[in-house]
Amino acid sequence: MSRATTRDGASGAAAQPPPAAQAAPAGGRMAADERRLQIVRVAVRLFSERGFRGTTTKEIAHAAGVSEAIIFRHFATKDDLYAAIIDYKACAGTGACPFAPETEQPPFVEAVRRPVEEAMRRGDDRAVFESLALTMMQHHQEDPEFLRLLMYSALEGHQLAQIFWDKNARVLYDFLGAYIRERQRGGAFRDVDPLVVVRAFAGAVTHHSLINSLWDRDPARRILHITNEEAAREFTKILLRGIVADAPGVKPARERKRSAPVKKGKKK
Amino acid sequence: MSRATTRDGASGAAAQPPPAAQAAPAGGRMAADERRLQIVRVAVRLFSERGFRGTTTKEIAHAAGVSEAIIFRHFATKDDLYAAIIDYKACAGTGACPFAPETEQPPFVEAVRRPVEEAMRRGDDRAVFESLALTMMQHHQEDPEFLRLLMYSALEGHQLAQIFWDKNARVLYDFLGAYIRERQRGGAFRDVDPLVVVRAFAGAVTHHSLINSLWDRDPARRILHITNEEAAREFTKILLRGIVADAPGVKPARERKRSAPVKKGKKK
DNA sequence: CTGATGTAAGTAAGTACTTACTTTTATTCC
DNA sequence: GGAATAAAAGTAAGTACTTACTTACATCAG
Repeated sequence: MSRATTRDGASGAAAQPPPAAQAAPAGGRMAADERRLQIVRVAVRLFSERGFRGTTTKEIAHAAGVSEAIIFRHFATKDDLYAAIIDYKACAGTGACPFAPETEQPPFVEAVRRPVEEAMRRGDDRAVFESLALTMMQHHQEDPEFLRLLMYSALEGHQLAQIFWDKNARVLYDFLGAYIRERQRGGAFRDVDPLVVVRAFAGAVTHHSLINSLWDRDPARRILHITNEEAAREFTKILLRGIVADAPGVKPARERKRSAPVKKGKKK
Repeated sequence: MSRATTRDGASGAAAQPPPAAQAAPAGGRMAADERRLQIVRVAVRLFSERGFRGTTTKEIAHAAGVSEAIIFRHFATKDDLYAAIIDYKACAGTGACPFAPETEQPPFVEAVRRPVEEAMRRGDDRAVFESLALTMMQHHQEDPEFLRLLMYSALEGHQLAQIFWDKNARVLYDFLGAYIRERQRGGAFRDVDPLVVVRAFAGAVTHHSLINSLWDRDPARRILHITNEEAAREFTKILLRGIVADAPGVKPARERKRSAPVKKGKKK
């Protein structure tokens, strides 16, 4: 394993030892910024896999293809590294990031925002919710680190959780809630607390992702086989029927008499 | 002699040293079963707070008011202790438990099941979903360890997660899904995949609990101030409107133009 | 040369788990 | 009843290893 000692003494020849087959090719010497960024990326992966407490600096160093001391040259403590991850995940792709090139994907809420705002402008409710759901689920699927990191940090009580929450969730509630409120004012949606609607919808979507990435990982054993597109469509259909205003003159559908007998014996 | 401990000289007198003021009153000597159970309870609390990896056997021992060696007398390894917790949480209250008196609350799905089945028998859809939601949320609120333990075990990849999943989630999907399917056959619900409905509803409810117990803990800062009862009622209202069959002869309510001001006296 | 990038080899404080021993308690035999 | 006894509940003080973090020293680019 590439192990370090490797005696470079073995002739200065470029014969690079295979670089540990890590995600990080790491090869040789790097500029500080590069190395720093690489370490952050590796750490994100490991923290998301095993949590902050569950990941050792040794593992991070090994996965990055450097010695442990390098980690501590770039980050004074393990907590510092975690803090750097916050910055990284919170600002990557926004251009405002001290490191992290723009090729990185934008943070959660920004990724979600664009298609949804476009649909809002058109007043297309179905598209608003469907694209929101779809973008969220795709994001979760493509970047499973995100959900795991989020859950770990919440459980471990790291402030990362709070920052994520304020930067992502609150923003979502604000701007989707505002849209719903507006549609209510326009008479399109019935009178429900918009925040309850957001919670119900975002809950269904997020929970779906969470289940697929944490519990029901094996697609073969999955309770619910469904593509992201189908899920987005169905969740949206249910929600929209659930919140559109009743057509004038038509009574609300609830409280119907149960014509259909529900036989009690049934399964068990 | 290591006797170290001192106090032998103190004659048989009961002069108990203050018992370390732990959550566990623990006081003095216990029968093996008692002690075992107490350790499990303490460990559940600590594991749910800091995860399996994040909790040391020393901490568990200290919190239980005994020395570390006692832990290892009752459980060969830390993993064994985790396994005991599985049994404990999976069977407490069912009577089938090797330890754990019946005073313990029943596991998740059993707690949820009773009121819901009763409502199913009456064919009262609203009560089915509302009591399901309410029971789930109350369970989450009263036993916050449950959710945390569940999340930690899923993230840490412990088999506890799989067992929980099979014993609770799958059962819920089966029996609520069956109910929905039956109501569809009776013409009460429209044609949606029942499992999608379960996921949407359970997702909204679970996510709500998860947020309240992990992120939005401070009620003052909470995005959504709402009692469990209100949440259950609102989620149910949205879902039911979303899945009831259209009244014959009435066109589906979706795709409406927004004209009607929504004021029709809201039901409630 | 100089300063940044790198490393091997520490250290002190944990970590899960053991060992060797003491104290309590329930049972037995008188 | 009450001593004798065996089993079980308890402990202090280890062991072997890992952890986050350091130190002293080498190497390379500009």
